[in-house]
Amino acid sequence: MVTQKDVAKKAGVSFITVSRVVNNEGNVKEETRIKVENAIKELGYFPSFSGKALNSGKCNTIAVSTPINYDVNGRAEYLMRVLSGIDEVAKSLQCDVLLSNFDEDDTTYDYLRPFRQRKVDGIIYVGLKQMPQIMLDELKTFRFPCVVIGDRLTESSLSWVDTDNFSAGYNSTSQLIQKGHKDIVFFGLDKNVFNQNITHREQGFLKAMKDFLGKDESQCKIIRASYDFDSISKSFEDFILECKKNNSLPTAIFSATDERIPLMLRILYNNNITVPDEISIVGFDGFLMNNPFLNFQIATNIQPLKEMGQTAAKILFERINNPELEPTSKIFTVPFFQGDSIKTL
Amino acid sequence: MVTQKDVAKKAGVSFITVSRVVNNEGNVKEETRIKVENAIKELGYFPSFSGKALNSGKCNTIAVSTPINYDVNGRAEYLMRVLSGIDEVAKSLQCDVLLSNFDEDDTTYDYLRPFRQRKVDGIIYVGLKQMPQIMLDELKTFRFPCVVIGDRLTESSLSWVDTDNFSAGYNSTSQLIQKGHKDIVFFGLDKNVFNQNITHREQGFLKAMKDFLGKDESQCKIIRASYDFDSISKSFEDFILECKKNNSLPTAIFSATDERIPLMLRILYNNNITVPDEISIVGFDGFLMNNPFLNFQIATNIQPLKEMGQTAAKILFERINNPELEPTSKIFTVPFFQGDSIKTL
DNA sequence: CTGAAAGCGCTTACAG
DNA sequence: CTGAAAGCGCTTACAG
Repeated sequence: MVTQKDVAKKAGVSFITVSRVVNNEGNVKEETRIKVENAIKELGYFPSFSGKALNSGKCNTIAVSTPINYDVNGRAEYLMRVLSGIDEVAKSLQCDVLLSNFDEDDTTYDYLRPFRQRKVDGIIYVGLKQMPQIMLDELKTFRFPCVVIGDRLTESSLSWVDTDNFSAGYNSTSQLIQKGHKDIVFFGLDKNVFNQNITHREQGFLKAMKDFLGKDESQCKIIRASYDFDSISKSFEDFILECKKNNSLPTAIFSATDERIPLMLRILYNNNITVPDEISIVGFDGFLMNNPFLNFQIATNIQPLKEMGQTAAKILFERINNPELEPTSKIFTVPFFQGDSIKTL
Repeated sequence: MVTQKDVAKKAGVSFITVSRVVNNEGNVKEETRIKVENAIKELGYFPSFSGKALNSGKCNTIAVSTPINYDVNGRAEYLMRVLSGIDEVAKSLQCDVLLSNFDEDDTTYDYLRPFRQRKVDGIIYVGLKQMPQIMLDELKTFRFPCVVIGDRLTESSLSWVDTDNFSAGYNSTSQLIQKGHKDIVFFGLDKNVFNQNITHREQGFLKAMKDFLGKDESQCKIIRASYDFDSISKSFEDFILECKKNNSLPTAIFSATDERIPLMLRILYNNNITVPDEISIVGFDGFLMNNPFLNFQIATNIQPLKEMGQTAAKILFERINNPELEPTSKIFTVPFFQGDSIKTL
């Protein structure tokens, strides 16, 4: 490996001067600089990162720590979009990204390990559920540079970036109501699979139903399913069958996530129910945009994932460069996308 | 930051003994070991990576270097699956993965930068097209530890992992022929968008047509399109229209990639052509498996992406641990998946 | 079984 | 404008 010493020898200067040239420090005679630069080129010298990291305490790398499985389609897509935003900012600051994946069910996993090892200057956590309390406490106590994406932390002692799920839920529902819909069903998550974001969407839905239609929670129909195919399929099929039996099909369905809409469409199709003529649909996430299998666009709420990644990275780097900085947070508005799946009644 | 010195002080030993305990070196009195371990726990000591890296020359990190855009769906999926295999192996060896993305059109980009900086011990390159010759030359000359995925290099001086596209193309075509198909069209790539893998699939197709049906290249129908929506759409639509005019619909189509099949299905549907009754379809990649929008499975060739990632990582780590090792390569068989999209004539 | 010395590649004061 | 010294956190011989 070529070191500053080798370059120094070749250029006939001390290695300190080489360091000066490499770091563009100035205070180097033009002639000397050229000599050194030539030696660097000839020898193909590249500054070693660990030497520098050791005495600067900075490693110009951040970790994206996530339990999101690379193999699962919808999830991986979420991660990749966030990552593309993070990567863009990191690159602009000449930083690298360590992608650190772990099994959420592994309770012994140390989320902060890469930081503890000083392999990274800070961490962006992209989770499905909340980080364990013990980690949150530690982050807080030791003021580790960390930004959480997609999980609004109640503690103001940590930085996070999230979307305004409540308003988006409220807004989507009022859009439906404005178009004449009154009989709207929310397709939410099973009570035992807690997800704060989806809960907020549901709360937004309920609030709009109350505000605009005067309906209490007890008067609102909510169906529920877990994340898996079978659960979604069973839950929605049962619901549709019941509706047909009672001749009580709602005019619109607000699905808590886009992920389950393909299945819903299949079930509706099998039951000869047309979208949006007989039933309108609104989703959430923006994962079905321009899907080649659809010849119309599903109305949805498009999460600004790339922007969230960018912002999280910016917050993190500011914090890294200024350890005194207090934690900050940012809530993103989720733009509503009209699509072709809502009928005006 | 807590260092070995701090631990040593607390435990009343020298920092060298601490190093011994941390690295499980043995030659430490049980009593001393316990004292040190307690001090480590109390202080929350974690070995710093850069100190270790500096004198071992190893950093326990590998880079996955790729021009694949995180935002583009089919591509990102390919990357993620490969990555999941790489990650699994890296994790088992207590290594981290640096995900290094770059713009393929940026000719000044230095693919090997993370390695030159000694930020990683080696690189796995996951590309769309071949690495620039200048990089290949450099890898060869300096014997950098690097494994290329998805690009069969002619130079035996580099390690790579690839799939046997020719055999898979040959095999798929013969499956069609065995089922009674004679009039088979290959939907390949525009001549100006060279992609070695897809070319091999096409060559496999041609060979099977020759071997089993005695058809020369000139007697085989091949349609072509680029990667983009418009090109695929126009090319396939024109073809179908022409077939209808001449009443010459083939009995089967072999699409070079699964990525374009959704569009093909849409166009066939619009033209009232049913799959597989009127036309059979075979794809390539395995990206449409269990797609919620399809109520049948498309026959395809499933690239073993995860396994490829695993193997690439294994090859890389072996090479890192033994620099004398000669480059190796592995060609994966692409299993054929029957699906429901082929009619027996 | 334990510790003092030297060094990995680099930078940060300090001296000249 | 340039260099000798000290040190970042660690490990690898070597001595005892």
